Amino acid sequence: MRLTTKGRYAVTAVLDLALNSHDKPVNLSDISDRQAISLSYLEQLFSKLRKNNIVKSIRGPGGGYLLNASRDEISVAHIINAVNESIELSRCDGRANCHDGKQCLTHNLWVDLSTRINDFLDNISIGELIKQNEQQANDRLSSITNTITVTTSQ
Amino acid sequence: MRLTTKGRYAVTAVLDLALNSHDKPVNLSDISDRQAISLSYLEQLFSKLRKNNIVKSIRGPGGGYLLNASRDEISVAHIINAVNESIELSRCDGRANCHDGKQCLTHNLWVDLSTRINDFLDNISIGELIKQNEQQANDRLSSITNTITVTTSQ
DNA sequence: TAATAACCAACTAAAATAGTCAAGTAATTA
DNA sequence: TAATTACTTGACTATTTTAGTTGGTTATTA
Repeated sequence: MRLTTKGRYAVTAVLDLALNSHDKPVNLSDISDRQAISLSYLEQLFSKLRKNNIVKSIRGPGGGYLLNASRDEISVAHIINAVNESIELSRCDGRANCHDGKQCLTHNLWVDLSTRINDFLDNISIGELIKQNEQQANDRLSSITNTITVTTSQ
Repeated sequence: MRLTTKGRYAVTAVLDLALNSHDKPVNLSDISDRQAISLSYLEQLFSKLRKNNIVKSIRGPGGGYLLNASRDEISVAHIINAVNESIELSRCDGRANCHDGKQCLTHNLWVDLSTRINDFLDNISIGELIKQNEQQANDRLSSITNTITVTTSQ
């Protein structure tokens, strides 16, 4: 599990897609304009997202991309792993490269941690992210409304 | 919060330090040998770790590095943030670069996620990581022992 | 068939990662 | 105090990844 700007671009783009597709395909030019990510870089990212069944494509005029599952079924971990598809070889995989017990030990500790981070991000769906964000926006709004109410009632 | 091989090197090195320092300083050459990380790269990493008060150094013969706090007080997030010390500018910080409401929206969603990841890693101390790993090792050991017991009792 | 938008591949510039080298400084021990 | 050990610092380099560019092709729809 790696967490870099590349993953952030991908998560941002999928969030944009989820927010702007109302059951209609969203084309990459629009995402490119809204999120200020170059079209060709988006093409590279969406090629991987499509191969990993996170989005599906429709060609031709009026075409674009659609989520290939519900918002709640697409996890942040899924998106990030899709675009970072490199073999992510841990330096000591089982037997090779393992000079002594000590190296294996910290290697295992790192793998444990990596698994925990992956599990954590696998439990955050983009639907949940959006829902939580809307909730926070509502909270802020109602706290402003309350303030106004108190002020005017005095 | 970025999660790259650089951070992994740093966490691995601090774990090695925690495991091999029995209240005595550990020198970087030894960590370099055990973890197969180049000495000068370790020097760069530990320079940042020291400036962030994660480790302290003792010079001269028999010198090296010590943890600057207890195992349970040093979090994984702390280590990773120390070595990734770059300004990590988010593209749209508050007002600037924000073309329209949509960009701000996905930006906020990303910031939310980033905060959640940071909180998560801030709650994992290297002491906890090591303890959990020892526990798992014991579990595996006792399950083997149990198997042997069952087998021999038949 | 003309416009649109996905798909593809090779290439390049810039940045980050990983490592090297060399000349220091500080602390300890003999 | 001289020699040793080990950390400190900075400049430099190679490699990899990131991000973007160019120039196409294929499929679809109006």
